[in-house]
Amino acid sequence: MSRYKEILDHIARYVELSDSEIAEFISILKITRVKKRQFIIQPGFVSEYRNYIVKGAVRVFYLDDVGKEHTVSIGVEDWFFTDFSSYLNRTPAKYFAEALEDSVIIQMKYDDVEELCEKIHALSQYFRLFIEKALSYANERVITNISKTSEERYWDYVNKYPQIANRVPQYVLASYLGISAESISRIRSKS
Amino acid sequence: MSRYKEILDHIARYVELSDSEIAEFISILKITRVKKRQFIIQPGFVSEYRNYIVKGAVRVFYLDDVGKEHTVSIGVEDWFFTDFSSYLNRTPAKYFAEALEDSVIIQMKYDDVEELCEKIHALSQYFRLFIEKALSYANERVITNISKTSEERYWDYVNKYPQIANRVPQYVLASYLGISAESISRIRSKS
DNA sequence: GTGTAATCTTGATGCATATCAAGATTTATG
DNA sequence: CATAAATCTTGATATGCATCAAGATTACAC
Repeated sequence: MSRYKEILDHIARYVELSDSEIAEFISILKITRVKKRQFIIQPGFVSEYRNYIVKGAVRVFYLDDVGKEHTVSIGVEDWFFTDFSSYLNRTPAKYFAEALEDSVIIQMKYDDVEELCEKIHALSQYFRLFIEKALSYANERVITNISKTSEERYWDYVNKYPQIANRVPQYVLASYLGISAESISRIRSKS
Repeated sequence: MSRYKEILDHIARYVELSDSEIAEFISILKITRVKKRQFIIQPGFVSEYRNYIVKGAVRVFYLDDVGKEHTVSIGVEDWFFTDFSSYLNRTPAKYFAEALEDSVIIQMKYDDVEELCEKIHALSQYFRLFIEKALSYANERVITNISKTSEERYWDYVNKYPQIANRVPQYVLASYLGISAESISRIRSKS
């Protein structure tokens, strides 16, 4: 069974591709299945792919020098993830990407994406439009992190993404929000 | 005197535009001069433009409910700024953009940019490539904010952007880094 | 199902950094 | 250059949240 439908539907929300463009695009895609707890990106290795989540959940995280995890992103269906800096500059990754569930992802290589974006205007547009949104989210997150208390950040997230909050372990959410796992537990017990 | 050279040079670092494309692009640009402390974006008004800084420095900041400022971005020459969420969705801005120096900016309207990106493949590519970088920076910043101490964040910034650190008031840098102005002062006095 | 690993909880303690306050210094302006 | 405005400094105090520790659940594998 093909799993391209999801990503093609996603693209169709932004731009229209012709049948031949779709065929070309599909030709650069690679479907990969990963088991829960499996790493898709690891520090030291170049993050070769832009990864689209068809099914499942993946988190990208950074392991600091004292061994603490800091979650960069939590992605579920229809999200892209990669170590962007590694992917764009072909330098060794600094982050891990770990499957939080058994997942199906679609992978596309940097060179293939760039080549196709050169060729297919609509595809370039798709990535641009999607990434502009992602940037807008990233900005919001920065502000939330520096302007709100732990408790506010926690409840804001739970209200905004209730399905995700239920789906991922609490310590992952904690490390995404920049709160200790213990504090999250205390925040929850208050309500 | 024309101030288009800067932005055209910037674009040329990413893609190549033909003379007619350049002409078309220039036709949607508007040069604006702003005085120090002047607001370019204000909450409640839609941020109509994508703004490119030709000369000067601009910060985007959020004023929270207790009257504290939180700086979203500090931009100097060759940076874009806007309230992205407002600009993309044509909703009232939540942020201020304030000139930190007398500045020259180039403004382009959302509709004009989108229309031209539809038409000119290379221009769409330019924005995509540039924004991918911005997203990668934004991710780094999130991680830095949640994984490092105030002191580390301060010195990291000063080492990474020494010119900017010298150019903007310390309380702006403080609110960008999520540190109180007093703490920044103490951090500096230690060295 | 039983055992082991993963995750979450609860309490005690400490510290980094915010806040408040007030003065010093630097920068702008007529 | 004089005055005001803006910015930065320094000290005293308070507190939110991390950290450490250890036990309680829940999930998972054989």
